[in-house]
Amino acid sequence: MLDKGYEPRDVEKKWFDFWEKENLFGALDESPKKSYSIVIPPPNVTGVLHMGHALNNTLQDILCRYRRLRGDNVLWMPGTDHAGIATQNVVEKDLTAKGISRHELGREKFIEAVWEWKEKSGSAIINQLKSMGASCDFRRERFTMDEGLSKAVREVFVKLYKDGLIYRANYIINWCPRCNTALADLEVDHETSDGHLYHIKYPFTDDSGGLIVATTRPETMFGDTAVAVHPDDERYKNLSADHVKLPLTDKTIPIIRDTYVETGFGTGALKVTPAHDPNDFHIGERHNLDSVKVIDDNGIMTDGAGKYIGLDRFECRKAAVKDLEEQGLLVKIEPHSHSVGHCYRCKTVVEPNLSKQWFVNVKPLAEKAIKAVEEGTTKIIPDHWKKTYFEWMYNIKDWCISRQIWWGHRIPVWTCEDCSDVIVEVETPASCPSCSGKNLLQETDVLDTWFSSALWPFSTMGWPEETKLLNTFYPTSVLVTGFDILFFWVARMMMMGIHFMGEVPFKDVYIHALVRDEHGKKMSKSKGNVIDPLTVIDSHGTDAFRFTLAAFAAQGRDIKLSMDRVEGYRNFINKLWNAARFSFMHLDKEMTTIDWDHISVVDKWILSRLKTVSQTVVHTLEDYKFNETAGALYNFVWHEFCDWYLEASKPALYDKMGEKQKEASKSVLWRVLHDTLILLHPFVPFVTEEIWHKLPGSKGAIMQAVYPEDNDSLPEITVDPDAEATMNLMMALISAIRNIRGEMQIAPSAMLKVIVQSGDQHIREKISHHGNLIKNLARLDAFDISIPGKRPKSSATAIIEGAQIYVSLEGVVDLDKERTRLEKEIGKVEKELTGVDNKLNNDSFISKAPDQVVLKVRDQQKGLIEKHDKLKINLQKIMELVSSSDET
RNA sequence: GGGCGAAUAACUCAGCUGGGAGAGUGCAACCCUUACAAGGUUGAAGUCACAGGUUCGAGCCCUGUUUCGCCCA
Repeated sequence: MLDKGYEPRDVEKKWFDFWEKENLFGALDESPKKSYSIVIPPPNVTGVLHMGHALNNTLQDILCRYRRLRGDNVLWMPGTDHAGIATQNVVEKDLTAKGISRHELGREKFIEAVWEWKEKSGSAIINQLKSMGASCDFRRERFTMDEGLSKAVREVFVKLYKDGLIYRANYIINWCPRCNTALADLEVDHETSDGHLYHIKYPFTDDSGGLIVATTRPETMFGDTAVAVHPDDERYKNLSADHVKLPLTDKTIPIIRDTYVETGFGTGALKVTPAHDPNDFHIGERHNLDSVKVIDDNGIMTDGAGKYIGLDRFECRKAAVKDLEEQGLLVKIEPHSHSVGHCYRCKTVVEPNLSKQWFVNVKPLAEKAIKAVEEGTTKIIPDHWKKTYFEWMYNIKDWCISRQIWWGHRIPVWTCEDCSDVIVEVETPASCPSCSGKNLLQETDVLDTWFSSALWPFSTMGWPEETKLLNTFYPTSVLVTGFDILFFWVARMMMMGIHFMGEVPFKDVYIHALVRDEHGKKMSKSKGNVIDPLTVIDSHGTDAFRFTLAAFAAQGRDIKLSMDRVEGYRNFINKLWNAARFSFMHLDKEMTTIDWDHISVVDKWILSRLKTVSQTVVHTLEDYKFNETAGALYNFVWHEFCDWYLEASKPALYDKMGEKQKEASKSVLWRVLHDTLILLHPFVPFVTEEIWHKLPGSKGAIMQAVYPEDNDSLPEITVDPDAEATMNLMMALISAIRNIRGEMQIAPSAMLKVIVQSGDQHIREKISHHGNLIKNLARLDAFDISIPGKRPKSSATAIIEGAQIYVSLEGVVDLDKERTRLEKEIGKVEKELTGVDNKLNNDSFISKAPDQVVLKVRDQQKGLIEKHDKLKINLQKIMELVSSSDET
């Protein structure tokens, strides 16, 4: 006998250890079975499990477990990425706490320290995935800094370089003065902030006036090498001056004309700082302007800023503004809200900076990646994300891949100190191929972490070796991820996969929602609204949590997670548990055959419903409609299996219907529980595994079971419309009686007497055949079915399709209540009837609506009129009784 | 500024190619009925954001408006 309530804690660890020990997550390098593969979106090695991971991995796990049950050879490849900047920051912080700086330690020692940190703390997130029940092939776990993956990175770099798709250039890039590295455009978060627009006068060289420029960043003025106006701007068309003095310096700079200038912004005169603004940089290129760097890599003013040297860039802004004001050159300051770039890792304000960096020319790669999605070789689901993908791909800019940090893949480029030759090779060269010199200096920069993540679908499978694994599992079946890394990762994997493997990296990309708090706010530490998945697991169990996530995962909608819902699904797990507990009171052996001759209509009905839900699971899951699958299973288990089937089959199971029917019902119960567990397993792996092992006759782990739809060794179940129709009639009848009981406030313990009348012989036969079912579920001590005739004197009535129900009220209830109840019912019917009548009185509806629709509405009308008339008669009878009882 | 999405019961959300508004939670009433009070039975509750339009018929399609969220610049 199972415990009264389900206790996840006792169960979860046991089964996870068992699965791993038995290697049930293991993929075969080669197999005659169909291949199914997913590569995990590698979490940062510094990461801890958050809601996004929980959702992402639950969905992947559902797919993988489902495909295993369908008999596929499944590879779910786990791993982490080395998160260059983030990890370096974490380790650097540790060191700072000990009073050591990274630079004191030196590059090699520092990298050793990072590896040490990784060995110690880097597996945290993988262990947390295990607590989610993730069935990854953990023996194959990969890390982007692994030897094999690093080799892949070098191969790719060298190949792209030799293909002319990687180049080095002096270019304006985003620089984080805190992390001390370049960032890709994507790694900059733009936030709108309230700043100021400073109007500054740049005097003409002859002091005959000047140009007023408007800027949000006065501290960059020392790097100005021109002032630009629009060539068509009437205000400046007839300027005699061609130079202005640069305030606070002794420089003069030219006035240039460029159509980039927005005449409506500020004064229409733009200070041009090519070294510290991307747009100005391009203007500078067009006009051959000098670029003067006035802010260094730490955000400190350089000697280019004259006396402001050594000031922090924001301090310098204050100082410069003050000085301008004193000199009467500050015309005005306006409040101005504008977008400011921040480092996505540390939130420091990014400094656009001129710098020599490595870039990937992505346009040629993007073209093929666009085509693959256009042609449907890779499908993006839900479909509307395609637009976003295309939008970005069509406007793609070159990708800055070099980072001035230490933790990462060092760029495989060497310079010969003797002959200045540049060597780009996979293997570290021993000497210069041109001059045989031994003095080779390796490039100090490392590559963007996303550069290695872009190779993930094939580098994890052993590329550049031609492995069996690649052969079996590439391209992968689906990528499951959030939209926040659509550009960072998905798009780049597409480009690299196509370029290096000649095939797309995945057939489907399923983009899921973001998990938010119950008010729809993004969870963040600073808001303090973070729900820790481990807390949820701890309080309600992994299965309940997983089921909640799946039930919420409607396509194209964010998930607002509330603990109330998790609690609801925890109750669902408990319900399942207790249904099993009840079943095991009656099941003592495996029952793989069904005695079709002795099963009841209830048995037939539940088998039919089982077949339907099983098909629904297949269809919805294969369309990634996780919420629909979860909903269908929930409804089946709770409202069909538990509410109706188990209740209805009790008499048979408690041996009140004879031995044959008892055995037949037991076999159906066994089968339904058996199949239901399998259907549920991908969603709630732990509880189903636990129950499975207690199910008489079950073999091995449920993980290894055969899916109901594929199991030839069990009798075939089909949808049975007759059984469903009969049960629908029974359920309607029983519900109608229960409704009377409820509304009339008759105690559940009171046994009722009921008479049903029907003019339809089939209905009479059906009802009379299942009298015991009705008596049992509606709690009746007397039940009779007859043709319409004399109605019982004092009774409450209900009308269902094809039959009238009379519940004897003698000694049970007062008639006033019944009168109110009937009046309410009549009101409802009349309202519906008006709607239907209006339609049918409309000529254009009759002539233009499809025949079947008109027919349906006519049927409705007929039914409603019948119901209405009967209710009216019943009401009249009650009124008579009321008045007669008043008299006495 | 450009783009995407959302608005349906008190709350959180489903709702398919247009054809009788649904679920879960919460609420109310009655119940410890031999799996489950983490339960059972029953019930109340919606101007489908607003305004137009198309249609015999609109939560759904079209146009506009409002509010909110997100992405990109």
